[in-house]
Amino acid sequence: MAYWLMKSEPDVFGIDDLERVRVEPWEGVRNYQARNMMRDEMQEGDLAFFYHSNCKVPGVVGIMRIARSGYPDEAAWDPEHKYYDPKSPADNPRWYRVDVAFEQKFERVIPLADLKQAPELADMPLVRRGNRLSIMPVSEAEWDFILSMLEEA
DNA sequence: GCCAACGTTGGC
DNA sequence: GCCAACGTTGGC
Repeated sequence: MAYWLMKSEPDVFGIDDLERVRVEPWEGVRNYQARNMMRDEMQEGDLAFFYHSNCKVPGVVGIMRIARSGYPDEAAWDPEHKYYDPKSPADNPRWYRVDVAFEQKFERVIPLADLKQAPELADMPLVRRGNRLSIMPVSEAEWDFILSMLEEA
C-alpha cells in the first residue's frame, strides 16, 4: 500500500466537504505529473493526506482513502464544465481522476510552517520552494512522522 | 493582494 | 525545437 498527499483549496473543496459527502471524484487535475500518478500508480486502498492550500493556515488536515483507482476525468468532456478541455477527447482521454473516501479529520491542522521545520520531511516536494505539485507520493517514514506531529503540543 | 516560481502555449 | 509571453499556483 502506498501513501500520498493531495492538495485542495478549502474554499473550493475542503476536508469538511469530504466528510459530508464521504466519497468524491478528485477531478480537475490538469498537471501531467499529477495525472500520471493518478492514472498509473494510485491503487484502491492507498491512503492520502488531505492538504489545505491557498488558505489562512495551509497544512495537513486529515486522511482519505483511495476508493477507486485512476479513470478518465469526465469533467474534461463537458463543454459547460469548469474543467472542460477540448484536447481531451473521450476516445483518447488526457486527464484522469481517482475517487477518494473520507477517513479522518484531525483534531488540528498540521501547519506547513511546522512541516518545513522538520528535517525528516526535507525531501518532500511540498516543503521545497516553488513546488506546485498538487499530488505527491509520501514515504512510509514521512507518513509516520507527520502523524507523530499530531501528538506534539 | 502581491509576487515568485513554474508549466504551457505559440510564434518563429 | 527554442524561448518569450502568458496564466496559474500558492505562500505570505
